Amino acid sequence: MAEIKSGANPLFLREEELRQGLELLFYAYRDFNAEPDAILARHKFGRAHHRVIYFVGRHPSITVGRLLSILGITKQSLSRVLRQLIDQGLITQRPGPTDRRQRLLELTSKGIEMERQLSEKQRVRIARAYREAGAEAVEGFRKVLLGLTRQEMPGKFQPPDRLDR
Amino acid sequence: MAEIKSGANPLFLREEELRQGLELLFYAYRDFNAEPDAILARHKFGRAHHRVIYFVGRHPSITVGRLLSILGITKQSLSRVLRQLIDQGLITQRPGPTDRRQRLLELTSKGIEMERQLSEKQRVRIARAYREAGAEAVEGFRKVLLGLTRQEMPGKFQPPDRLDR
DNA sequence: TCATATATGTCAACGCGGCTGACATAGCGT
DNA sequence: ACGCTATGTCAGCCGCGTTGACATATATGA
Repeated sequence: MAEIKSGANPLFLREEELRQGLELLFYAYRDFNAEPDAILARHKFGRAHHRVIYFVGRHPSITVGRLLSILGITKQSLSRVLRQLIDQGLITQRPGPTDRRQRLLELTSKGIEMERQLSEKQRVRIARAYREAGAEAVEGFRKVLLGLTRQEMPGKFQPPDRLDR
Repeated sequence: MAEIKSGANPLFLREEELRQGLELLFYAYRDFNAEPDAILARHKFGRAHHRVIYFVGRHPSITVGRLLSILGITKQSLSRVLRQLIDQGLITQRPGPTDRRQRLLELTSKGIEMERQLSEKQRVRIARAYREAGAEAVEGFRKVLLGLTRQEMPGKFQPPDRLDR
């Protein structure tokens, strides 16, 4: 990386621009999760529970395996929070109709209520940001975020896709 | 929350749009940190180290207190990783010139090198996303992210700002 | 039908990085 | 001289990732 040359150095400007993006993402993500965190804490839950609740709500009848690959964690990690959510009556399991090894996950009404409380804060926040920024900005927001998500060089550094993940 | 009504329900569309934003942010943040995580792991470091290195690099001669408030963690948490970074020779401390209680933090050349390695991956990723999305989209991206960061109702639910944070 | 593969669960142990609480020390400012 | 501030440190707790090993039920193909 070149030294930071004084004055109007286009490389410097570019660097600055990128760093801004970096930080913006950091702060936004942090603040974005602050409110749900507070609610979760009151129920003795954490972010992991939030994510599970969210994705089960979003994809009713999702299988454990599919949920695992969405979350990108190991089954042991998922198991812990899932167990708690089931025990507390927020999520139910039922065997898959065609493949009975599968456990299809659903939110109970209690789970739905929790999901609503949690994501409401975030939806309000996003809605406000969208409204203030305008439709065109929203389009840009989505485009850039999409570009940030992994679509790496296929195969190159891909880990060998462990069985339990 | 109303049932999902079939067909062209504007509420449903809006809801869907917001959820997309939610998820986009989740995936982007996750993938965005994947590469640095791998590098860090090789050095027995974690994300916490990354953040410290990053912000010290970004704000040379930053004080511990300022760093704490940027990171939004407790001094005990910071202390742990900061100690490691100092012991490994990535960061140095020196007393503040006017207020000698302060410890001003700097990256060593080794720290600078590490910072470069870590953020390079992310800069490349952001740069690519920016390039692909176009300048206008970048503007929108920034606008929305800025809107997402905290500027809550002042005083309302503000926690009493503990001393050690 | 039998063997193997798959979907899921569970036990145990470990590591990182948050947290609280308590206490210590050096230096600043009145 | 005193109290406030900046920082450090010790001890313990917890959430939530990880690996490794093993168990069970079911599906599926030779």
